[in-house]
Amino acid sequence: MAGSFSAAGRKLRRVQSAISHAIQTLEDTQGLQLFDRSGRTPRFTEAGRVLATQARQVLRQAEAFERAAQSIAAGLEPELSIAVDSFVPTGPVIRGLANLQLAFPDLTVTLFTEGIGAAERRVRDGGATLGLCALLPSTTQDLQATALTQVTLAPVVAPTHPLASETRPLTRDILAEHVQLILTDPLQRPGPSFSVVSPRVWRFVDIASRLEFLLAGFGWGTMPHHLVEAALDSGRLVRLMIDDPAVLPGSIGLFAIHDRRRPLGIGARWLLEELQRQGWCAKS
Amino acid sequence: MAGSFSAAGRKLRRVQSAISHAIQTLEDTQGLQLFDRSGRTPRFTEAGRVLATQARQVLRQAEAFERAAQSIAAGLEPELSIAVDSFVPTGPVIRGLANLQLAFPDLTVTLFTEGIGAAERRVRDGGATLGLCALLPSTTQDLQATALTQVTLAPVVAPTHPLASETRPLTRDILAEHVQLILTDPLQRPGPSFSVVSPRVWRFVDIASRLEFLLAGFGWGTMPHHLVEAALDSGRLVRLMIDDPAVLPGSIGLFAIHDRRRPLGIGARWLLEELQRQGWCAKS
DNA sequence: ACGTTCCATCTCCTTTACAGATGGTTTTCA
DNA sequence: TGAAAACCATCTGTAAAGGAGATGGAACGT
Repeated sequence: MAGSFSAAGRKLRRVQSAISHAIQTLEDTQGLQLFDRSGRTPRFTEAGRVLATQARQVLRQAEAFERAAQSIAAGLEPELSIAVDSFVPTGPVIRGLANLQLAFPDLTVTLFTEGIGAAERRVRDGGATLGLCALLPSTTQDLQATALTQVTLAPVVAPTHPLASETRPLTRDILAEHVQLILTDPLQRPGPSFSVVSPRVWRFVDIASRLEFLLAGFGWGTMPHHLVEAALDSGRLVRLMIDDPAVLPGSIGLFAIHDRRRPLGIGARWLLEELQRQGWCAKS
Repeated sequence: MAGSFSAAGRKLRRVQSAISHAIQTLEDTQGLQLFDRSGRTPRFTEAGRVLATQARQVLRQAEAFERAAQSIAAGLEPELSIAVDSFVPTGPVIRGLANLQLAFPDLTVTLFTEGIGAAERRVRDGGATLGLCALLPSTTQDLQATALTQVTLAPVVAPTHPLASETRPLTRDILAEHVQLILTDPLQRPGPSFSVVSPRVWRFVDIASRLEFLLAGFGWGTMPHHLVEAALDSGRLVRLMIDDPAVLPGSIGLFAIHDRRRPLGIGARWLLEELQRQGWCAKS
């Protein structure tokens, strides 16, 4: 590394005997020859070379610990836990988190991605600091919400489904004749949900499996546009033309929420601004 | 962790004051409150909880260091470096290495995968302990070779190539009319190589790019059968029927080689047996 | 109310880490 | 070839750190 024990001592501001002695005790405790001392200047043995890189790994970890401690002491929140509802576009979130790690490499980030409604619940019960979700009309006072973007919704159905070849204008009554596939909060009491039109609904927690059922033609439902764009382009799904916003809203707001009683830390505020900077122009 | 400082002390066979003092000095040096001492028993602060997991990471690394040192002290070679020629089937190698890591988790393994001839060269100059390669007839005394399997060779050509529609029996003379794509050792003097038939050869170091050129119909060449099986099945390549083994050998032996002067370590011997246990029945 | 369990703090002792000095060996250079 | 320089091992003494043990006060359970 430094070429000689003496040079190492100069580098570390220690006398040569300290280096020599430290290495000897290390060799003794591990029962290994780490240096070949036959020459003028000690040379790594193979074991020494391999273990030195291992030791450097330990040091790197220890330094990471110190940096994290210093960052926390300097005011950074120790941990930032984020809950994301599953239909939030992942692209901007991933980019935002990547930039967050660049800006705060010592910040421990925890991420929950779960079904609909879970993000809000986690923020409410303190399990997560920041939530990214669509806001149901249950807005209460203890949650602070910041608008991020609008997700355009597309009512879709498989081309094999009767609704795809329906010629009449799609009124609420016609839609009600068919099974509607909806997202549901598993913990919420199954009651009259938002924008539920059909009396016969199939409930899904996972948006991906709902998409599977839509593709298979089991019913109709509204999907975030960015998730079905490819399927629409390739014809595996067709869009239902519903003009009446009273039946189905054309878009839904995406918000970052957090508990008002617990002010956001430095990292959380930075991420919030970063997420607003992100272009949320859909795509993945 | 243990519920209280006293309990932690009992677990670590230390008196309670030692624990208490150690944690206090840690808190002082980092300038952080790690425990909330307001209650009867100290409770982690958020910073303490996060930093504790970080500290456990450091400990895991340190334990890995100790285990590696002990393994070496017990006789395991400090490092096992393996050089593999690029056309050796990767499947059995990957399986063998995975099992090696299970059997010897503390063994540092280094892998080189390079063009033809590189494995033998690395073993020769000491850069690698073990080499997996086909043996050219340059077998010398200082290399010990262990047979692993035979790789069947398939002379192939793109279906668009004139040779694909050749009706005459494929003699050496007919083959010689076309460009032959061969693998070559970049450091070897370009001389009369093994099983080179055509006077016009295109030389490749990388077997993957040679396959590209074969698929594009630039010439003919012999490929390991397992690498072109899919292309043959789908008709993107056709096999040339050459019966004369004097023109082209039907298969080539695959060997593990090492330097006789440096006896193999425990891990290397284990891997060698493991590789012989592997079914080398091609596929990937 | 009393015993138990917990923590913080103090003192004392052992171990460890390091500095400084010494002697021996190899390399370098005149 | 011979002196200077650089290197290492080893010894001794000292400062710092780590841990043991004792003590006192607070919280908890019975």
